[in-house]
Amino acid sequence: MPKRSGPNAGATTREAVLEAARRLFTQRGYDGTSMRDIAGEVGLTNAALYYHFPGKDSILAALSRTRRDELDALARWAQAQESRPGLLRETALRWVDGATRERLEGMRLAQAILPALARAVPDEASVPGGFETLVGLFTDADDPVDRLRIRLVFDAFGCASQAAEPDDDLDTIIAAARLLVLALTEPGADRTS
Amino acid sequence: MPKRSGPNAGATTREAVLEAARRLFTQRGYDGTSMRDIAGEVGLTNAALYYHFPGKDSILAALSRTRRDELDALARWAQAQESRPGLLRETALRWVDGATRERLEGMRLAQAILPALARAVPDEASVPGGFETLVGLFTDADDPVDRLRIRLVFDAFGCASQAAEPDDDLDTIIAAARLLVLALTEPGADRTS
DNA sequence: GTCTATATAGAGATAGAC
DNA sequence: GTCTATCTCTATATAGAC
Repeated sequence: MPKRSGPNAGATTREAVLEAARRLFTQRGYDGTSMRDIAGEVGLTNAALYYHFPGKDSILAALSRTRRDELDALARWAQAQESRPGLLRETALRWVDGATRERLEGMRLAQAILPALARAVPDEASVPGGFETLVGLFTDADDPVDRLRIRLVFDAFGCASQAAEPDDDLDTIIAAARLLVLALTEPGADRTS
Repeated sequence: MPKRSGPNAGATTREAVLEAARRLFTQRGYDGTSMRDIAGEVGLTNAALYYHFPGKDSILAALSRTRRDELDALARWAQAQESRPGLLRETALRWVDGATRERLEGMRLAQAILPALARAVPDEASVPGGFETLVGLFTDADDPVDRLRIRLVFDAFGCASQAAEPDDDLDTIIAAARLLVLALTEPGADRTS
């Protein structure tokens, strides 16, 4: 067991690989990052990666699972609430305020590698797919603009992280995402919940 | 001169290549699309592409130039206006309402290939870089949250197009982007212009 | 302008020693 | 668990005929 020192102290090799892959995928894209790049980052050769993962796509799949699970949990929570005015805003703020550095990084990853993700992890692990359930709880199918508004509310953190400058910190992004949620769920506009 | 029929009637070979590349890059990503893929789409072999473009990256560069030019024009327009209340909203709506199918497709392209774009077209042709000038006109450097708010206002069309479902049409996306601009530039929040 | 054929490089992945 | 060595495939790009 190769215990590491530095920022990754206490991490298993597998975790170190995932962390390095996440960072490289975000910067250079999925196809722009080779197995050798990832291996070099954690001080291994590319062959060693195949002991921990069956292939490159399974590294991507492992990375995209976490946030999808969080989204599903949020959807279950919302479903368990009884319908009431302001529930949309409440649910969205729950998502925004619970944002962590990891989720921010996961968000950026998802944006950087969207086509590769669609190719390698067909649908169930994708973020747009994850929002589907939530959106369905708060709007009907017949008003596309309102439907898109709801999608924007839940995607507020993603929009803010995409529009942010590289040196904006997490708190700034959360604050801007809150602004966005509040602005888009003014009592007047919030017709369906 | 190989005049074509069908949807690309009247287009030069060069234009047909660009159109095919844009579509494929958006769907499969930059690295996920080979020169052979593009060539096949327009009924050529990959070698023929090198008569029209010096290399794959120059196809990408040509694709990303158009929208950057539009953004620069908008920035010049805003700069020529005298400062007045509501100018931010006015400028952003100008951008949103002028959206065309082409710009929507360009937006989707930019989102699909962000890392490849950063790699191949260093900075000046990138969209985030294009917003920089505009953002500077409407906010100071010392309030990061307000700065990000302004960025979101100008990125409203991009956010809406990203959050949209694949079958949402242009009008739906424009309408949602307008909602976003209006919500984020309420007279109360619009402190700097 | 477009073709066929090919040079060259790099990718993901596997075999087998240690 | 990790290494070295290598297989195989596919990519971009070029050379030269037509």
